[in-house]
Amino acid sequence: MNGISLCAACQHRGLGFCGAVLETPPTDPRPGVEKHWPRHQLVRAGENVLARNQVSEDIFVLCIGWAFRFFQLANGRRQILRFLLPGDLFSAASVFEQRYHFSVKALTEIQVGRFGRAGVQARLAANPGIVAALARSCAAETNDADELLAALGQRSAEERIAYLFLHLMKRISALNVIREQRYRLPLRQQHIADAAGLTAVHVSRVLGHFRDRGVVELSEGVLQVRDLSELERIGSLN
Amino acid sequence: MNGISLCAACQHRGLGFCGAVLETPPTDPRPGVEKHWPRHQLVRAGENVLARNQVSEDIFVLCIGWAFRFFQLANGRRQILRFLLPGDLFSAASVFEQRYHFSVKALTEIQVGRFGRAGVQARLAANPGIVAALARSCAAETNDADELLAALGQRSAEERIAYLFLHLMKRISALNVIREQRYRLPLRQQHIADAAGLTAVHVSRVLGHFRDRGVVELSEGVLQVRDLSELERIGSLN
DNA sequence: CGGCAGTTTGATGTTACTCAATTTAAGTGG
DNA sequence: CCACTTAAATTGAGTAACATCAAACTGCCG
Repeated sequence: MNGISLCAACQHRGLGFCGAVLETPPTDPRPGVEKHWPRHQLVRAGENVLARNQVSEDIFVLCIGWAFRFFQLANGRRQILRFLLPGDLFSAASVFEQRYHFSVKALTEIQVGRFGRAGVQARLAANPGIVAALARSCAAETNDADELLAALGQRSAEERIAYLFLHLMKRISALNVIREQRYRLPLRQQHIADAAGLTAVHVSRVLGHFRDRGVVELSEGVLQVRDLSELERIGSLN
Repeated sequence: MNGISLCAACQHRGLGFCGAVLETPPTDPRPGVEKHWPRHQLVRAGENVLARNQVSEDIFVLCIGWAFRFFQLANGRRQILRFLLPGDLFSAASVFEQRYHFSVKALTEIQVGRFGRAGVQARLAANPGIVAALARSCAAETNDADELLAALGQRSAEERIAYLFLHLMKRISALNVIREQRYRLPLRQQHIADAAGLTAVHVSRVLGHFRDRGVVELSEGVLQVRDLSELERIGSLN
């Protein structure tokens, strides 16, 4: 396996088996999968991967790093629709739709895997694992979007931010082993604002309150949870 | 075809062919589909069809009438996540997930078609039409949810309500032939409030402004559009 | 040292919520 | 046809939450 660093992310979600970005494919791949290696692409933090309404023959999977999908509105504001974590499809619907209805921006430096749509569709029938992965992805997207809708529509600034933290903590925990009460969250306050439908100024104030009350603390990309049950009291949907 | 009234809704979206609720199945069904008739169920306006976290072996399709899926929150408020119109699957993910993550309530009297999940899954591989219908459904759900997220997160009360009207007008138009500038919208102001993340009182005020300014008028279940371009100026996402 | 991006803080403004009263419309039973 | 009831919509007054504007502060990097 020399010359190869595996892409654990793409591997474990069922779409296929990913090789490294910059390395050559393995000389001795496992039989049956050697034709399905995606192309990879490196994107720097802050750059756009995809623009709204863009047509692409590829299905995108985030392998390394964080990104988010969003709408840019005419009034200059933007809504972050979903944070993308390693292993996430940009969207389940993209397996069937060639037009992306959202934009995607890299939050950190990221590595993106690109599968040809035709190839994946061809493998769908024969490979129930892919279908299952897609179904999981679709269900997770819908569920998360619905929860965020409820948060934006019905809940206060504190509650939305607490919800957002809990949501991200849960998704991070599903990837890594949980590291006590510290989570790497590569977000600026502006990102929290754009996801929660608030201004960055107000996010700063709420985070200040959380810090003063010993609930959570976010600084230098690390979320430090001081009182989990309080955070859950504030942020859980019911 | 006597004794039978066809269910046009379920028919044209690709999941299968629906018979009537209360009538007997046809004595001479088209070959190859006779085993796929769903069971039907009549639900009165205001009644719940599904509860959050309910497990069901069935996939639900709305055949006649209006419904909505929603979250009931602990603080007594609710968020309407999506209005369901004739022909809509309750959710695309339900084809694979046996647990429903939302509640569904009938807005009018409705007729619901129920397909056994196992049967639909079995037909998936052989019938690309079903897969295509599912993919369309998934894409529409995701897209609509994302648009609503942007509306709730970034836009004013007027803009959200205008957006909601335009969104529903578009979906209604896709079903029926457009009937000039009048749309049947069986909504109370409370439903608009719950979908737009506002209070019913405030919805009443905004609708009053719309009426005074000659934009739109909603009364007795009919939306009368007086100035479409103004409504679009207010409510379109960009 | 200067510049820049991000955060914090204060003062003020606006939007939408809350509470409460009134009006309207649609039954229902006498 | 007329009380009476009930759900929905409207209106007003007061308030809370969040936005906006502007200034100061922090850490980082060239």
